[in-house]
Amino acid sequence: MEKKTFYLTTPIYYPSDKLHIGHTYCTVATDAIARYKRLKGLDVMFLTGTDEHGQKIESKAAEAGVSPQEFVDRIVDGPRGVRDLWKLMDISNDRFIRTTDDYHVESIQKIFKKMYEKGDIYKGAYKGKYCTPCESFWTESQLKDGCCPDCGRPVVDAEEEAYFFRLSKYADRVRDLLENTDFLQPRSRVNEMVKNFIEPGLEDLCVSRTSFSWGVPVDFDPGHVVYVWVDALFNYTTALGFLNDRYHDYDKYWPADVHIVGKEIVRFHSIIWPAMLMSMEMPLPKHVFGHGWLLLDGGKMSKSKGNVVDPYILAEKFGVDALRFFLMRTFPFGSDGNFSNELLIQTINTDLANDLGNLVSRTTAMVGKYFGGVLPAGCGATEEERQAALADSCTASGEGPAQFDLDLAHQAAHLRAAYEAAMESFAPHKALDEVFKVIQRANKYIDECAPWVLAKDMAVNGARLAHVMYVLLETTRICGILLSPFMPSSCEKLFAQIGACEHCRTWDSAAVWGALSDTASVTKGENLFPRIDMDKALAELEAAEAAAKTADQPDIELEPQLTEQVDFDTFCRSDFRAVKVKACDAVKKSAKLLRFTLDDGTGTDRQILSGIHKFYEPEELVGKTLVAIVNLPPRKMMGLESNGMLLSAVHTENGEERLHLIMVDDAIPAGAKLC
RNA sequence: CGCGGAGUAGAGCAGUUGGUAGCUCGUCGGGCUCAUAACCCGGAGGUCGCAGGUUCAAGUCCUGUCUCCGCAACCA
Repeated sequence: MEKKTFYLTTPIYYPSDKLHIGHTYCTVATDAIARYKRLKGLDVMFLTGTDEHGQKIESKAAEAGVSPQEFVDRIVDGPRGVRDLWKLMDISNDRFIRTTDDYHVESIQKIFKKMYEKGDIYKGAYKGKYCTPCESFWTESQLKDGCCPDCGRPVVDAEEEAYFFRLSKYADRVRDLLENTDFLQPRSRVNEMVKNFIEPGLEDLCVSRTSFSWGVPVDFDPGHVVYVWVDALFNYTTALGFLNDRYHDYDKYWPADVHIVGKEIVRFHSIIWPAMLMSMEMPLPKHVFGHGWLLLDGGKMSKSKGNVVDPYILAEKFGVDALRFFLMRTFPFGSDGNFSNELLIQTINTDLANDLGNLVSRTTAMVGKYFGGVLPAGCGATEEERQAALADSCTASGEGPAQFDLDLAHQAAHLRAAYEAAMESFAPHKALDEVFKVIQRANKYIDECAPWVLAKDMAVNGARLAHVMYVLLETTRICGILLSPFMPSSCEKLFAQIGACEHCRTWDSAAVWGALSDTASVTKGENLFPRIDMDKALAELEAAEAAAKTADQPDIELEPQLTEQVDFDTFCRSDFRAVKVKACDAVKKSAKLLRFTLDDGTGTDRQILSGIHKFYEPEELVGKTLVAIVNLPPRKMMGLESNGMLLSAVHTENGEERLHLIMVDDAIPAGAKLC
């Protein structure tokens, strides 16, 4: 009989920079689910990979002075690159796709052509704001203060020839999919998608670019490359051999059972992706799950804030399994969570060291101490316990030592069901919570049974003591099985210590009370999870992070100089003046904007808005003499008019953006022309 | 009125379909000594942002309001 299949994916990550803890979170979660499904006996296909095309990589490579291919090769295959990270984190992906792989490119071209021939992709004109020096198109909302977000210069209206996908054609079907099925999870994301994107009306999507070349070329129209999301989303099918000869299991695994994605790309996976599959007349994936973000200090992790967390440092310091466990245990999978080193250490100490590690340690130590590592035959599960394990509710009542046994046996044997329910609804944090309830129960059981008291008179209590030990080992075994998708190598060690053989590490055996041999050989091995000294570890982490930060980031980064020349006349038409700050205040409801009231020498106040609140407090600028260009066309921001622009010097320092307003000698009168 | 999320013990968080407010850390007291100074028991500490409403019953549903955060074409 064919095994049931399960196909799941992570997003393919964009290797424009090193991956951080957020990517790790997503991949570890997917890995845990994949391992869980394998444990249950399914034929699992687990795919991850990298999305390597696009303008950003093209320009990053240019900055680094290498070809785009060399650039991505280094981040993906290089030391401490993407593959290394997944290897370190014990990720069990069956396949790894790079969108620059030949077979993928070939498939994408066929897919694009097919949709074109069907009429779902058509040629039209893309209208937008164009920055001539940067050769890039921007939308209204991308503009920074009305100018190019990259270089800060003004943009012009322009249009270019481009291909469009008839997204609008599929709007109704997509809406139905979102609202009336459990396709998108968690459910709260549905409203977000419908309200934000479907209700305002789905416009056709521009799916080709001519402004850069690092992408899959449209083979029937030179100069166009395929829009990265078309390129990227179909990876889930090309990696199975869809329209290529590299692999041959598309029929076996498609449609995917679930795409695990971050909440910021839910939109692409829940609207654009199904629409394109509808166009291709392919089956839709069964689920898309949008997980939350790891936040730092309540805010988003980002390069510019300089607060990204490096998974390498954490895994090396605390252990891969401890990190994997922490990520899955601490944060509700569907919503955001606040990451901190303190929380990480605390979780490791409480759950892994004090509860689980210590339980294994005290149990194996006692079996060693009282029985030389092997329990006497016949101390195994009792008939009463086996029945309690099968019963719906715990029948244990009244007093007496046997009640403790029955209670724990019942809980341990029923753990699998609760765990399974949580895992099936993509709630690994709940699954782990269930496991730890039982671990805590087991620690309490030791106190209840007080084995050290029994050990005082082995002649009388030897049999009872042996059985107590067996109950503990058996509970540990069951917990170990269910924890193994999260902490594969630690659970191996755990099984070795309690003497669990192959057939009592299976999914089936996790619901059976009494699977472990009563004469299994038990050894107290190394501590599974050593306790961590919080203060010491925090200090070391800080040092390691600081070292890593300065090692791979140049102290000072500067914008490359422009090679394009500007003629003298053009330069002269820009009117730069010295201006004095009469008043300055923060614009309400804006994080960035400051409003300046300036004396420009004309006698009338000039108002200029500038997005520099991050760098200056308004009161410190009053009275300063600054430089402004005064003949820019007026522009409204947040409802206020800005007449001109203040000049600043910008650079990047240790990965952080720095800005200094140009302040000149206060002896210069307001309105003095600069030339 | 762009969209969405969040406001629950000192801190950090859980709380499915409405039915006596939980967890971790911290704190106070007790127990135990098998164990990784770990484990077990108990106490103190919350008008569940605010104001209304529905209900026998609301943290949980509805309305209004305040504050914080994220998103608004590509950072999981």
